[in-house]
Amino acid sequence: MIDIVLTDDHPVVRAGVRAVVETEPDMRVVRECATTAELLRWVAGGGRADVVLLDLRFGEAQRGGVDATRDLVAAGGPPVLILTTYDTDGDILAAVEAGATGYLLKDAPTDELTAAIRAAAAGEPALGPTVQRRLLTRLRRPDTSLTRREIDVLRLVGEGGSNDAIAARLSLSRATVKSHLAHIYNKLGVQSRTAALSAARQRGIL
Amino acid sequence: MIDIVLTDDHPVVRAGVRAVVETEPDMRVVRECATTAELLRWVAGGGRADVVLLDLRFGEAQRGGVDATRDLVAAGGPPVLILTTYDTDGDILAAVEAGATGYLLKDAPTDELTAAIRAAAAGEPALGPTVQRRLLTRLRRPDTSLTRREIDVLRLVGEGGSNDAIAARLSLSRATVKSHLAHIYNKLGVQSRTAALSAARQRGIL
DNA sequence: ACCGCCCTCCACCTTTCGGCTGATGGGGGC
DNA sequence: GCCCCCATCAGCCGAAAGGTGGAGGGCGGT
Repeated sequence: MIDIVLTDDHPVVRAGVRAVVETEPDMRVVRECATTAELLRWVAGGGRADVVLLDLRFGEAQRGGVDATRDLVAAGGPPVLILTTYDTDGDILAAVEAGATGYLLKDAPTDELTAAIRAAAAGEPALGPTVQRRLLTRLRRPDTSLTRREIDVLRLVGEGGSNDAIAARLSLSRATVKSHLAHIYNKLGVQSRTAALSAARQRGIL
Repeated sequence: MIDIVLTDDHPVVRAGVRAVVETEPDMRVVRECATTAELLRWVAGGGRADVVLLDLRFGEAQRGGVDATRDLVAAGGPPVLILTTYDTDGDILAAVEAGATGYLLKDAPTDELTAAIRAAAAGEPALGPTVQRRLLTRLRRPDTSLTRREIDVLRLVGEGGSNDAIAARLSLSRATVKSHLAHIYNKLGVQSRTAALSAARQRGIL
């Protein structure tokens, strides 16, 4: 019997996963949590399970699921299977780097979900088809990656800052900001800040 | 008995809503659809229901739910209750303008969902609390709204186009594009195209 | 008929941005 | 030890964008 902890801030999704799981004879939901804090408390309090089903974003908290995953893995908890609607490169990579065993999108058919749960419970990786495709295309084009500093700059560009403003915010000279931007333009194959933003968003950076 | 048609591309969400609905004695799901096309075919083929539960976005199609709502309302179909994860001004307004009877977020508790279904089935408006708050704040600040043309321009700015490129794409003179942008900056209280993009995204335009 | 809003366009000027060609120092790999 | 990448900075130039101050036509409301 596979014991599952279900953590999602959407009651409807929790009910859905529970309904799907209950049609399988070899798995059951032993606990539902609406927040990552509740999940972590439950685990810390001695809760045991074979797999944690976890959403990535909770309300306004964009990285709640990633942080919780890191905590669970660090504490030697059960394998984590991410179940979310977001399929950008950044989300997927962040989850995998945090130690997630699997990554599934909410639009996956139910048999894919149960298969992923069985795989995750056995400690095997369980990546949805869409997720696998994204990872592969990223591997085929590794030059898209920006350095930490470049991402810092690009993020501030996305908030509407001028080169001067960005320089001030990062305690740099304007020349350095321009230099970073020039590198960004080169890597993304564009020639303006707005085009860079567009390209970066399209590729899941930011 | 309230007959419900359930339209969502997420199998898990469909299972969840079905599970919630089946705990209520006075309502039932008479049909599940994974796409708006399937829903429209079913209705055109004589399918009858008291309320349509509809997601807004289907896969890559951003406005699938809005278009379907328009079609259903135009055809005199059953009231439409939007059930979605997206809570930006633009999404909500588009749905309401298309004729949706209600708008609920997927993170709503289950009793809110059943209450909204009953209201929608009776033809009464059914807006979730978060949605109501958004509409009120928008009413308090109506000056945030951009004209059609301004949104056209801003969208192309978001794709990284220069003023010249935008002018060419919209068959305008560069002066007109600059004029639209000047108005946009004024309305949003910014002074650069990237800052305008940032502000527009934050307020759910685009 | 008038007013207001939207869309279109023009000219002039200042600021900013992007392209180019550099330079320096630190860290990691071979 | 050497080389490459990253991060930092500089100056110069042309192009683009933003600010100002207009103008005219269309359309809807009062």
